[in-house]
Amino acid sequence: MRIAFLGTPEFAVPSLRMLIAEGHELAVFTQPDRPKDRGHALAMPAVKLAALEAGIPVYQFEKIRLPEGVEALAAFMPDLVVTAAFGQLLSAENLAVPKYGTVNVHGSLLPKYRGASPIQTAIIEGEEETGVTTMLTSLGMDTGDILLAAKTPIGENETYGELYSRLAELGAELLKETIARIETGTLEPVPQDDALATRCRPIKKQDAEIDFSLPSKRIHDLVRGLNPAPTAFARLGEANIRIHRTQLIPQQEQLLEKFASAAPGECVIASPKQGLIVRTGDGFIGIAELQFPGGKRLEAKAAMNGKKLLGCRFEQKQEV
RNA sequence: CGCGGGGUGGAGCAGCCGGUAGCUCGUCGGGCUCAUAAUCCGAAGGUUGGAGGUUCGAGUCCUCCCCCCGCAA
Repeated sequence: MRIAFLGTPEFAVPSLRMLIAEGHELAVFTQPDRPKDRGHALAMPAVKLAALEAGIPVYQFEKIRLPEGVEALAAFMPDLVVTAAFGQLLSAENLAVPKYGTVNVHGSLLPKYRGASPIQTAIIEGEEETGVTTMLTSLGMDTGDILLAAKTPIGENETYGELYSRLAELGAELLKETIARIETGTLEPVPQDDALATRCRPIKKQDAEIDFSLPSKRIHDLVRGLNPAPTAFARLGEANIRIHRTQLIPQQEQLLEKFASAAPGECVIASPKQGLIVRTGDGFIGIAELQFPGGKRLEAKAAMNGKKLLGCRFEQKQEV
């Protein structure tokens, strides 16, 4: 098939690679190169790198829904358009181009977690299961009819980054099956049940601040849902301490007895041998990996060699 | 040339107004112990990111370079 692939970050790469391996005739549309990190170097989207590697033509538009983009898409005369974490809205003109329609690969079990951050949000919300869904793209935000879905459990300590990779792979497999069944005409699009739909918004900086007055589990879910990026943090005086990994503590009886009066956010244990343990709303949580301003990420035990945090208390989160 | 922080024994840090480097952990040896992640005694280990400069003398001041980190995007 002639397939136009619209995608941008790593999440879309396994799907693109799959399409390449399947021998489809491809054109890639992705976001423009953007200035990244310090300095001013332009960085190519992951999908562009993968496409160039395979010698596939790449088109980059600020907005593919504008006439220039629509024209370029139409000029390729695709049978099918596939989108995966593209990051741009499509117009009715875009959707009218391919005869088999436009298929999107989404990182959640729709209709749950429509929107920009389905993978992070599923973890942060404490979900024990998630998955990927392929759907027909419509003009709404992830509201199109569902084609296929694949479920997967979320590990207790699984991070956003880990789940992201797994879902990207799972998405590629599901897309493969989806396309095969489109070709054979054995798919029946099922409308989403809007009553069950939930929406997730892009993660904002304030979402990443830890509120130690919450239960330990909620904090743990937030931290792993934001790892490796944008990373949860807590304020200690003027400094923002980034918290990369936390650890739930099974037996808390002794701690409770000893530090019952500690306030949420207080470091009740902070030593090179025992690591860092902080009081939370319903108990205690271990900080396994953290990062001070200007420094690299560190195992908490290593960090405790030079910093004396015992008795220090993380600031109360300021509600905005 | 977007803004800022930092590079000191294996790790994390200290070192004020310049006088050849200190702490915690780890490592190694030994003690205690049924045993130990616990504890005690002792030891090894650093051309202080690199190159110049100022100085009687620089980790500490100046210049340039390299690398790391955060913000912004």
